[in-house]
Amino acid sequence: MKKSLKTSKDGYGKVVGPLEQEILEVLWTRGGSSGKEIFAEIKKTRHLALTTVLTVVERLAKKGFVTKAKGESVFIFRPAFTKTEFAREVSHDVLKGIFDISASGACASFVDILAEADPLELERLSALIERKKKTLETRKG
Amino acid sequence: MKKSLKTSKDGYGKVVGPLEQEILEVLWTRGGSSGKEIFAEIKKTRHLALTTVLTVVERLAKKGFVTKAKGESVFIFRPAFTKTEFAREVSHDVLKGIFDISASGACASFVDILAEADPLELERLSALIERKKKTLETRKG
DNA sequence: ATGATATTCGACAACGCGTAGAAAGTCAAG
DNA sequence: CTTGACTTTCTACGCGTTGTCGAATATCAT
Repeated sequence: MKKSLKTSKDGYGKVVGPLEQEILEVLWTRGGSSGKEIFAEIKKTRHLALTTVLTVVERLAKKGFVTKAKGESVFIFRPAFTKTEFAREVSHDVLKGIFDISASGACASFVDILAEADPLELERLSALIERKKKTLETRKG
Repeated sequence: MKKSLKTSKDGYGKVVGPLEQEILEVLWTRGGSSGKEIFAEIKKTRHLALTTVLTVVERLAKKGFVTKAKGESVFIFRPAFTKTEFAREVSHDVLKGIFDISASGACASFVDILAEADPLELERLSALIERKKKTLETRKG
């Protein structure tokens, strides 16, 4: 039984808000979509006004997370980053902060979570590390 | 040249604010300290009112990040977690969020940053992974 | 020109964090 | 017991972010 820190921003809230993430998710699965389409998708699970969704999408666009381009008749929003890119970029910021606190703590946690979430990824991670080590050696000369 | 996401919460802001982190840092290095002592330490680099520091320490206590106990004559604040524990716990939350978005993206990023921040940790990470893999096998039976 | 539809604007609430003065509490010295 | 220094708590404001929309405006086919 481990007491755990409540970090106020729970789970997602670290980088983008819940609704923002939901919308990104929609965009990642549906690809380019009009505001109304996004809204329709969101509506399946939440009761929100169209404008609410629109506003958030707009903000996402302003932040550069999604692009906005005139389609045939309406604006189409598209993710500016793939899901993987996004996670990558976002991780970068977040992890940097954590590393500043303690690299070893972060490592321990990372492995734990990875093992928990997707053990197979452990293999891939090993590979990544090996490759990275080689890169470093090479670069160092 | 890589465009990067601006996540508004920069670096630290993910989990604790800058001042909060500074205070935690003080506590980690000094160990148990009175409000005034913390203030004195902070004052070396920033001009803040005593009450400002006090307020934040108090909030940290309320969040459970530090403990507050009556000393001889004044209250003494102590970190509720070691720096490593803290990073570990915090990472857990944050990483979980990121993993939900994309495990592979997070992995890639993780290795990158680790290599950048502290290449030697790569070795340790390898070791951690190996150990974890063993644990999993064992547990699986 | 008109009505339907799409888009933008402006607002408000709630929260978290930094900031700090005012108020209240504590306690030893007179 | 009162006073004054020092400690601790309270209350509050400003700012930024996110969720939440309604109202106003723009657009466009009929």
